[in-house]
Amino acid sequence: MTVVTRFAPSPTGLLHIGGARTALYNWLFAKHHAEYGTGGRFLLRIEDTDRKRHAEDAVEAIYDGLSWLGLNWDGEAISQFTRAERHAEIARQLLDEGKAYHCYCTPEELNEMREAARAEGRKMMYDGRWRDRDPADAPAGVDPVIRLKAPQDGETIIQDLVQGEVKVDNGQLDDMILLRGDGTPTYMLAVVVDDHDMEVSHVIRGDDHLNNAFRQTQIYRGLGWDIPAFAHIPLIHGADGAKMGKRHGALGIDAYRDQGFLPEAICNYLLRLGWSHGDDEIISRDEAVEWFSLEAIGRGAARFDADKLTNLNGHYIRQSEDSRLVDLVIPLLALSLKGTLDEGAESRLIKGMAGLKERAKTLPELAESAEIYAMTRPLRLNEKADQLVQGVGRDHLDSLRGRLTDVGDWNHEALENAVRAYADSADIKLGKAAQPLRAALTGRTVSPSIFEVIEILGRDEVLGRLDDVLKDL
RNA sequence: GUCCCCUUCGUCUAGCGGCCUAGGACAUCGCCCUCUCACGGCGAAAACACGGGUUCGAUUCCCGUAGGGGACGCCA
Repeated sequence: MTVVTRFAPSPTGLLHIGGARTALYNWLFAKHHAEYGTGGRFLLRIEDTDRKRHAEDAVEAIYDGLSWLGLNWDGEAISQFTRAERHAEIARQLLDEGKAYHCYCTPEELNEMREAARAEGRKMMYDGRWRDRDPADAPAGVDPVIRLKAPQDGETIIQDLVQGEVKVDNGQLDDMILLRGDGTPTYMLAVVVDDHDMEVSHVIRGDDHLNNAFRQTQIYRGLGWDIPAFAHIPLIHGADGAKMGKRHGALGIDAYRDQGFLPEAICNYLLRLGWSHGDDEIISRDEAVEWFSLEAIGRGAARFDADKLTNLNGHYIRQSEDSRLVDLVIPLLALSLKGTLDEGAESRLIKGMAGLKERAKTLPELAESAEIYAMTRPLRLNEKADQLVQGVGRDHLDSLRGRLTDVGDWNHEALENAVRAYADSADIKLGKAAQPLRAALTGRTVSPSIFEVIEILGRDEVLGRLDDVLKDL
């Protein structure tokens, strides 16, 4: 039997971090079974039953976010809204079979029921007043809703692949609305019908849906359909332990992209947030597909930890192809340098990326450090760098300029030897010579190996930058 | 309020009755490497929420308590 999973976001906002993890787990589970089992498919369904809450750009954000993360879905994304007629048909079928009924309650009546329940400290639910009432009593001018005639005794049990066996007293569940007064389906009906029609075998979603699983189970039973396997994964909380709400870093996935995180870092982080494979931390996409299983998902909610994500991001940056990083960094440089990239910038970036990426944890950080290869002369030195080229620093630079001019083979070994020779002759530590050089050539006190920088910058640029500084003083 | 779920270092977690003087990772703090900063290496500090059981033996199983979270819409 082939495994079919689905990611079913509602297009109300953006694809946030929790949704991304849910999508990732669904994708991995399907892929795992496609490659190591008897087949697997990952589907995408937009839950836009309520047109009021449908936003086209939100749908685009979901597509973009999933694509960026590399979570491709099989076939076309399905819009739940387009299936409304099918949903209504099922509701009517249930009605005909006597498993559902018309309810003519007004919103006001429902509100009273809720208030009363609250006052008595009971769970707020519909009292079933139209369940067995004669349809002839129907008031005129009220469009009835269709409610499920849910079982009133016994209990409903679900076997959750993450949470284990979970049961609830049927007395705790009321007769839910299947079809609204205007004939449109509710979420509860739509998910069941769609999951069934799409042949979804495993429903993997946030455990805020755990309670819904009971009600959906009742609908499946009423219809006589097979119930899919459920796997309710714990929610992700903010760093302060509170729910990841709009106020708590529930940023869209695009915000993480803008902050300079790589998709593979985010996926690796999200994978480990709530799932584990022994002590493994760095897990490639292929390993994830091979190892992923529902049993290894933790049951407690996890807090989002930006530090760990950042650390992982640094790892993936170091591992990235230099050319990819150059492509990612150039637009950022164009922005920070206001469009004035030095003409040799790109080729220097390619040569220098290996040394640069070793030191960055995010793309903006990488771009900032890469400025040293893209800036046009004369450089503006920051405060600390400026201090280094004053006084004795300046004297060393003066001498160093001559030493560098004499270097024949312009490569970092030869350059380092020249500077070391100078330091020896001046009886100073290498750092006393290297730091002023770094300051003058990069405008800052931190950079990759200064000899590597000198080599990449090239003789003309180096002597030019040195002269800029020496002339200024 | 009612129902459901959860509970190992600050954080993510390993652990599926004895291998645990509880392991790893991030973060923190030392030291080393060193032209700066990173990387890397070595080391330190840091946890089984509490109380009862079950058992020869509980971090692991059961029951309470406390704490946290979620759900209670003609939203999804």
